[in-house]
Amino acid sequence: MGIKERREKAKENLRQEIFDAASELFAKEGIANVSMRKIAEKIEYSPTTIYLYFKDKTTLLHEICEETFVKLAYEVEKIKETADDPLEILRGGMRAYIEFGLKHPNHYEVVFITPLDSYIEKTPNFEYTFEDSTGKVAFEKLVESVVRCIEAGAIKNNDVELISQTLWAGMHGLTSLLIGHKYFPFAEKERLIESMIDTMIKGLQD
Amino acid sequence: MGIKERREKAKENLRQEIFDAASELFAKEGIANVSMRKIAEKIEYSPTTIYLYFKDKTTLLHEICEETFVKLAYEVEKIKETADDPLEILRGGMRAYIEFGLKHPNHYEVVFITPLDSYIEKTPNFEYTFEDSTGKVAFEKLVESVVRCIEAGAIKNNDVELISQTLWAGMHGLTSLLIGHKYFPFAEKERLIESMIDTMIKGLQD
DNA sequence: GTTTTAACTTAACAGTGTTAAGCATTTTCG
DNA sequence: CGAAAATGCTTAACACTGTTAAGTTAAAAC
Repeated sequence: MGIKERREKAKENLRQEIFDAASELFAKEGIANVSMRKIAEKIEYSPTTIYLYFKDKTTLLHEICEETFVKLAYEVEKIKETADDPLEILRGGMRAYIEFGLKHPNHYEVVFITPLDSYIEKTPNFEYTFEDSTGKVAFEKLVESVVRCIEAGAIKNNDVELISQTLWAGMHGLTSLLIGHKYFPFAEKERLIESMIDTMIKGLQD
Repeated sequence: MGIKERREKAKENLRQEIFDAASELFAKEGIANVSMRKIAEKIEYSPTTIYLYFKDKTTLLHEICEETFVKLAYEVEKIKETADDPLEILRGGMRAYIEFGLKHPNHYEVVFITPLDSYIEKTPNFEYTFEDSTGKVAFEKLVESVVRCIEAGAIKNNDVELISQTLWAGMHGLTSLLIGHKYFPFAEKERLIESMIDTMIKGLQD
């Protein structure tokens, strides 16, 4: 049945249109300046139409962010080819993470800065879980890098999860501060990134 | 003129009433569940009355947070008396910071997690600046501790601001992740705090 | 050609922060 | 004392927000 397919495709088209419009608006204006009505206006449909394709605003935003975070996972993966030294790869991955966050501040904000918990508690059927998110894929690549470093004896043989989470917290701390507190008199960005990576890596060596 | 004084006192009383009501509501329910109308209901005045005493919601919330952060500065200061070793004092200060954030998650969220920049850009006359906030006092105590460590040769003699900001980012990263992502399968809290502090301190040694 | 279904819209609900205008009550001053 | 001014608070409204229930229109199915 070709007709049914075409109709489904048309439906997918509108879904994609909504997605793209929201994505662009969101990347440009940030979460605070994106409303369902604005998205609707952009695609010239009524606001309620969006709900025929996306469960709610939060879900739509997270779907948009998922798409972006695929790139992070890709970029972290790509680092592996640039060096042989596992420690250098870990360094590169950390740098890629931080720079990714600074490059996509709005996406980073939604995924990692905005506390999800309050939303989860309110909407029991929220389908988003970290367990099957792209964020987890990226995180697993970090864990992998850590494992390689331990195997090579480059960092201390401690609890892998603990080390990975500590590294993540360090990276996230710098990224989120630089995104959210632009008016704080920070030291130069490049030096801060360098300092954070160096400090953490050195701190994890025997 | 005793009459004028009494009237000013009465006015201060209502201001304090509003402040206390908002403070309690905010600490209990979090920023997402505090509205001007809810505060008004609690003190049994009309919502607009609040605006006679506070410029807007953001200002009110920041004033509340300021009060709380005085305690952080105090607690970090107190650490100095518990040890002689400057490195131990720095450690204690870092621990105090993280635990303070976990103890007052809503306050921490408003001050450090929620990006202020978008608000600042929208309201040009926003009187809050980090420069004269209690947050800065607390931060300066961290810087002080770092200076002491450098003087004692306990950590490397590098740019103090850079080191302090790196430390802050590390502390903030862990604190904000633990506050905002309770559903992430983190390692045990105590171990994570220990790991973060140890890693950073060790990373800053020669 | 009638019925069913799909796609979309209109209207509305319940809430948000915030402001302008109005109403008493109290204080000030002629 | 009585008119004028100022204080303290409220009512009503604006301009938004996310979201849902009900209604409309057009295409597909039988």
